[in-house]
Amino acid sequence: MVAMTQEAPRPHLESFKVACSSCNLRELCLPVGLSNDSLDRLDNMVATRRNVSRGDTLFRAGDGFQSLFAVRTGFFKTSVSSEDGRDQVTGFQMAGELLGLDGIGTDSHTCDAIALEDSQVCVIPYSQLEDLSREFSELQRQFHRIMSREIVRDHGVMLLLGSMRAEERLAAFLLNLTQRLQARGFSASALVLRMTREEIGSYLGLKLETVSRTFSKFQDEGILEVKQRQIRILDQDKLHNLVNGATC
Amino acid sequence: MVAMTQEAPRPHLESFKVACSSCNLRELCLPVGLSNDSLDRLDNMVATRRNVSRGDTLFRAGDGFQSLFAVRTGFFKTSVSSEDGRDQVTGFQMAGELLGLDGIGTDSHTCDAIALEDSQVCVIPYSQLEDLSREFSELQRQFHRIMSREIVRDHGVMLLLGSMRAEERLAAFLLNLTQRLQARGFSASALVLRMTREEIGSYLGLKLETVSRTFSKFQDEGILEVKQRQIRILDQDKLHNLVNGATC
DNA sequence: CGCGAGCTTGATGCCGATCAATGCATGTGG
DNA sequence: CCACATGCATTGATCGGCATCAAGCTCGCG
Repeated sequence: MVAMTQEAPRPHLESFKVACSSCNLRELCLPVGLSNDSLDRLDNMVATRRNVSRGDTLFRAGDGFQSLFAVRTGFFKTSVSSEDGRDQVTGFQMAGELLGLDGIGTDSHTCDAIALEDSQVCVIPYSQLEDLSREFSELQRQFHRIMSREIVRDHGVMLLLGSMRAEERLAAFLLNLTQRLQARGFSASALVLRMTREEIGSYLGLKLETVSRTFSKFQDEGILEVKQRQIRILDQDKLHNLVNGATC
Repeated sequence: MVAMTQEAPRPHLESFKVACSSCNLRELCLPVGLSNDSLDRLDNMVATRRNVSRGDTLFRAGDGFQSLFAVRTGFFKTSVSSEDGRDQVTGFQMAGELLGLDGIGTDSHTCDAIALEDSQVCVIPYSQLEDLSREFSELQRQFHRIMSREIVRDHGVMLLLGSMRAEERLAAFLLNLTQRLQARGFSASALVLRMTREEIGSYLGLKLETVSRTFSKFQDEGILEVKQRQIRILDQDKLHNLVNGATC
């Protein structure tokens, strides 16, 4: 796949149906490693898609849980909030990533999922997924992997929030984003942020002003070129050094 | 079950075998909600136990993943570390809680699990758990619930690390601990910490001095009685107010 | 008894929060 | 098409919470 910069959001029609087996995300999404047989069954299960406009919520904390959602196109954030109103962005999800795993434990969602651009998700009815993954061990295994990796990802965020300084947090965030974009065929050095400074700050445990200042600092140091939400990475090594050899 | 304060750690013999079906943790652990039939099969699967002395590691980041572990007695911490040596405690696990879920995603563990007191764990061979949970949907469901709840718990920690101040973090930590101890029949107001100030600090994203100062502050304010690791909660309401109505 | 790990407490400094003003891009209605 | 509103981003000045550095203290244990 040729590297390209991110496209502008496009509206998607419900009727424009794409089977998992022919979806260009099948190597990133739930179908990874499935045989043709189980892939066919998955195709039948994932029968409906849902369009979510920019700013709309896919689900909200407290909503009943029935389905998982796989991002087909677009971009989401998830956030939890405390009783006194503070909220924390817990993740950003792009094409091929799963939303809704939080709902399994209590049969109701515990976070909000909001589209940051016009998006389309595949609806995966959870009870059917349970049934199917009892039948196909590959599917079971892949599903467990996805949940486990989500736990590992969360641990990484905890490390970031618990022990990194502002510059390191932002560097780690940018590297993580570009890595995931690259896996989807986008450029490793140019990206368009789909979220505000405030949302980045919430995710990283920083205030929006600090995020903005840190972007400016990175620009002054020749690490980035920052034009609003257009980011170009000029010196990836320096970014890496910030995250790791942070003692220097 | 009568409320009691926590007992001192005791050594456990490998041979002292307890079946899941007659384990006093079955209402907190993997067997929750299982029928007799599947419970019997689980008993066969969880054939071995393992003693882990205080300070020893149950598994380490990078170790190959084969089994999950259920804490039978004792107390553990898990921690991840970044390449430059900083590490972050990601959780504390007590009786009935599962360890090792992080290993499923990549077939190797991504964190260290260390016993904070002499402990015993039940070894749950993962491939057998997969097989069995394809057979028994209740087991499958319970396992998925446990993973999902771990994700939700992690989100809660992210909220704590991202947006709470030191006092709120420590209050939330204490309330969470007592709640879990209470579910195991211990007192809701008296507890013995099994971890150092430094480990608490690592978990909460604070330095040990800050943890210590905050304990002292709570004591001055009549919220706690603190004698080294012996904690008595004198005013639970004030603790709750710290976590929630944090604006005051 | 004396050692050492862990805990407490104090003095000081820094990073990021807060408050505030301005700039910039997009969109809308007159 | 301009004037204005609005949402988001940038930048500066100041403040405060927690980290850092440093010194004793406590308690369990060889």
